[in-house]
Amino acid sequence: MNRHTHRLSRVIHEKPFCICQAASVLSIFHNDIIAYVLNLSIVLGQFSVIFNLAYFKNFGYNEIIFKFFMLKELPKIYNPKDVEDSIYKKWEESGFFNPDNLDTKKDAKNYCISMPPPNVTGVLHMGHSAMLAIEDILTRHHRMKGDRTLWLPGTDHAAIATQTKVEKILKEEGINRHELGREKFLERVKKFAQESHDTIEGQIKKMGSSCDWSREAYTLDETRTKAVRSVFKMMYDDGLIYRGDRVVNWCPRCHSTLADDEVEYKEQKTKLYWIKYGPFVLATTRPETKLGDTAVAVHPSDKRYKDMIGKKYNIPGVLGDFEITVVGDRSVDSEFGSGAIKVTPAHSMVDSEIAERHNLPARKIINEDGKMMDNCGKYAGMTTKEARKEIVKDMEKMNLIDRVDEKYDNKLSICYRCDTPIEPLPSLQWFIDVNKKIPSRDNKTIKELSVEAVKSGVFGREKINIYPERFEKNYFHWMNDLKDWCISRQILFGHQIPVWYKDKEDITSVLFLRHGQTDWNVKSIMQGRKETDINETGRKQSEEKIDIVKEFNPDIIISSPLRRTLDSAKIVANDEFKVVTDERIIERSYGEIEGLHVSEIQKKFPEAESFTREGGGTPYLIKAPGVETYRQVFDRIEDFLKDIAKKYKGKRVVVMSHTDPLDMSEAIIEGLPWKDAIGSWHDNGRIAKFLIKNEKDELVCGKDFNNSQNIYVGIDKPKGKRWVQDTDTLDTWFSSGLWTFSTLASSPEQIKIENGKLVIDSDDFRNFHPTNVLETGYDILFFWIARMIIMTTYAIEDIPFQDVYLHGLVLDEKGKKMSKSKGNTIDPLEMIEKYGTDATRLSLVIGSTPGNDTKLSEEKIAGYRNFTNKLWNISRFIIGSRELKEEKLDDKNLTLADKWILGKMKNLIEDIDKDIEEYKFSQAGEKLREFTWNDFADWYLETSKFEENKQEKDIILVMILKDLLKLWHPFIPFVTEEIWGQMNNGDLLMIEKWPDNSFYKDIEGSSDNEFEKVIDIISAIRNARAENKIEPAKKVEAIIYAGKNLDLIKSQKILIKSLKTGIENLEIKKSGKIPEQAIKIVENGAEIYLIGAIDKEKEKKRTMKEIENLEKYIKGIENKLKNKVFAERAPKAVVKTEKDNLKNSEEKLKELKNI
RNA sequence: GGGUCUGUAGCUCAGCUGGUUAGAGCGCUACGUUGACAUCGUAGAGGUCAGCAGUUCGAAUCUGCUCAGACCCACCA
Repeated sequence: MNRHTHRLSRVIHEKPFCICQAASVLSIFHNDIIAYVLNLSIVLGQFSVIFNLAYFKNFGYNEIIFKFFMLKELPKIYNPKDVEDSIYKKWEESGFFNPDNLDTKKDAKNYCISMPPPNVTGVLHMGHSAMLAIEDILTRHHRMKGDRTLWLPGTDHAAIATQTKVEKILKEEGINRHELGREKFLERVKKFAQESHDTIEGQIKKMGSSCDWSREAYTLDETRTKAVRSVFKMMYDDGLIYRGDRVVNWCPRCHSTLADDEVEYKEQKTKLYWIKYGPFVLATTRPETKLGDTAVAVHPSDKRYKDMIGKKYNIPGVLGDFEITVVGDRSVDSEFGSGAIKVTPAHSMVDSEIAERHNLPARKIINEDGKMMDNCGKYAGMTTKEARKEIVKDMEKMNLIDRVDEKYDNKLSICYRCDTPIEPLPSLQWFIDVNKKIPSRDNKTIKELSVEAVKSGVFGREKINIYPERFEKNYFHWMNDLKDWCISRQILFGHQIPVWYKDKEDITSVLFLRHGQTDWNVKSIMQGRKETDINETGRKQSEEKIDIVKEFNPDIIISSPLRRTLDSAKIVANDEFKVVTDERIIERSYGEIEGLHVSEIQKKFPEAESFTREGGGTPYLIKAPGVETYRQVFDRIEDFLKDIAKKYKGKRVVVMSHTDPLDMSEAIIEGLPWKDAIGSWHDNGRIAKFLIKNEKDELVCGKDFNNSQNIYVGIDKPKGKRWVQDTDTLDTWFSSGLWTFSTLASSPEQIKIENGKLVIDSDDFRNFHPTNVLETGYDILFFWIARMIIMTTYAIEDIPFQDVYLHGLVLDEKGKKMSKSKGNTIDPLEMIEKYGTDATRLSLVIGSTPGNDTKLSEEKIAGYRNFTNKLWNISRFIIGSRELKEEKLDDKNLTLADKWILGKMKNLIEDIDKDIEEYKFSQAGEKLREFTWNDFADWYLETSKFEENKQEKDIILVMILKDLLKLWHPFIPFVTEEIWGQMNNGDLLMIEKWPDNSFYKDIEGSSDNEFEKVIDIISAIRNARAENKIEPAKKVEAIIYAGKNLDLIKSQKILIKSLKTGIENLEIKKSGKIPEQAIKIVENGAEIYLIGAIDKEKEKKRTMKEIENLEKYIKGIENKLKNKVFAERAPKAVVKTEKDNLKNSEEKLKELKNI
């Protein structure tokens, strides 16, 4: 190519018209060749070729002119929008995000960061951007340093958050999740998660993140699932995971448990009720929980109540008297309120702990919907809020309220996802025991392991460092207070708990269902054995049960022989299951009442007996002429159930029947007298298990699922039929706790359990784990970082990362949290669009310190946009006016300014390296900015316009620019890469080697440089001109009496004259006569006189002020030096510098006064 | 109640283990478009380092207290 270029350029030079004519006549030139010739012609200044080519090839002149400027110069203003996407594409296509493709040395260090996986719930915010910017800086820096560098990206399924989001979307569409059914709903969630993931991935790329997409992970993918299940199994086998019926934080809206730290508190004013409570008066904010009280607790040493401890009292309540025990418990504060508290073990965390200590019974009164349960009489079915209102009303009537504090400060616990008030209630859940000693881990608890990892180090690793260090204290605090971690969630989206249940062999499971509605039902007409058909609604009701039946997977469906039940049974069977009939589950016989409206019964048969439940509702017919009694129904149902328990031993049966028989089956299931079960049937399907005891042949209802089931915990579904997986899912932090190591496996096969320890059998794991640094916001220190340490130290007996770097939160300009509802969000994408990614990154990195919140404003981003443009123009100047050559520098021809900038550069490289290593990104950024703008652009670049050693200047300018681009690259990857490309450097800047400062070190005289003095002198002259209002355009004459700096100043004559000092004639002498009518400046021992155009008054004022300042300063030093103790005790170096300062100042003062 | 942090120029913040005439950016004021850049240049004004006391030859920096603010944890019966 070179040879051709050479020849072509000669032809263009010598015979330009030949080229043009060849082009016109033969038309053989390919467009590419035209462009090439054009380019060459421009460089050679052969404009005739350009214009002729344009003519012959029908290029418009505009296009030619455009091309001309494009080729010769870069655009005046850097436009990030035009280049960022294509640069990212170039990086990505290069493959160098993947460490396997990097040309690293064999003994290169490994460096790895796991990206904190953003939730797949929506879009990127500034917090993510800050995280990505910082991690990208670290990644790019290490990559350029030659490390085998991996930044591993991924996303988090964020169970509750994602499900909540999809529910919201569905709600807007008017769909209910329960209508949709489990499978279809999950499909929707997955679709949403996928879309959301794609959006987020695009946004991560927009930020310029150089992460390795080929290794991307998802907390819910196959490989991560294997890890989750393996660790669950290990923990279960080690007895760390247990299932317990305990009071948990329950969100009635999410219908799920929450971990302790997922509960948030909201300040609110509430009423505090002082209620009369037998012999006590005590305060409560929740009077409705009185229905669940079983005790009163007082402090054991409280004199007022001491004698009452252990006694039982009858307390009057809205549903009649009830009995409580008085217990003494240290948790009670006798100073607060009346010093006595009511204990509701089922609906308060603290109370349940008290109850546990004193073995108190619990009475559950609030259900999973946050509503009062059936045992609450007339309050049943009300929400807690409604019930509170009613109960308070009733208590007032009964004179049970002593007084009410109207505006009591209270903190309401709410769900961190949906702000719904939390309802503590007892529930069967899975927990991780944090205080159990693990024999295979040196008998340590996971708590102890996690504390040790940060305190002193574990498994032969150094301690984990948290930056800023103060968060280590918070960490220990939290870890020491940690309670058992509830890991099961009642939501659909997430890792289903890897536990399978199977009924024991002699168990029969029965699913009870009621037929669909008929018209008679709607009209409240007594409907017994008379054949009627289900209506449209009835059909739908049955169709909704298809999924339930399918999941239950029955061996047979037994239906009452009536048409309405049989039809319903056929619908739910959905052609998949066999349907048979059985006379014993037929509806009650209503005899003469059949076909009557409910209200007509009493009229026609006054002797009829009916029964109404407490709290009201429809009366139930007990006895009437010719009507089958409940007792009779009970008996035939019991007979039926005994029969199928025998006949279908170990099988599953669906029973399709009617209200009254189902009520009786409820009585049998619950072991209640028949009367108590009347009206108890809720038409939502109910599963019961029956066991025939061999010796007595008794029908036993299996309410206790645990004893009736086999349990299996493992990775995969166990072999054999009938195993049903736990429908609960795991807390999302369980899977994210495994993030650092689970992401280093590329397939499920690489994850194994060996000797009670998790093994990741992959090169990535061996190379990159523990990861080097975990970088994230301090707000998830406990949520996530602590859990990663817990899970990793336990599962693989190692630490997840060596360092933790915590950044602050990104707040708005007023210091408020950004939130959509407040409308104060700054959208990163919008800022990128407007100011470019680089500017956005800088605004997040510079001016923020680790662990401290940062205020961000659009102006700040615009400010850094100005900087990227400045860098662009610096480069534009060098590229456009200098020969881009890399040659050896001849030290002999270097000016003072050259050596000065080279010395500065040497220090800069050292500083930046160190700052990044120490996570001082802001400091590094500021130093770079300072050097680039002030030293390099404002001073050095200016000298290059006037100093005459062009050869050396070219070399230095290009060299420094290149190294500067490298230093800047981790911070502002796009603009640096673009400039790098414009300089015709072959490879990507991204993989260039990090600058080596040994070159700069070798330049003699680059340190201890006196150029600063020249800067001072020039600034002083400019200052004097400005102060004296000398117009910039006006030239002045100047004389400098340089004294001992004669040589220095003489050598810098050209700069002193040229750098915006407006000096026409400059005379430099050692000393001389003071000129008339001149401004006098004293700087660095030199006297400078500007002749002509003086405002005497102003000049005098200026001098006086300077003298004044100086005298003050001198006096200060003198006092200090006079002090004997100072001279004695201060280090010699300090004393010496003070003495030097004094001497210099005194000299200057003398000169100033000498006018 | 327990804990952590912050208070430095009008604004946003640097200032590490005590030694600077206390810095930067933005903003402000004045002047300026000579070919890299007005997304720019030159120059300037602006601070009792929250307050008080102590340690020290010397404190923005270390200690104690006070005031103001932020956040985290626990509890609020």
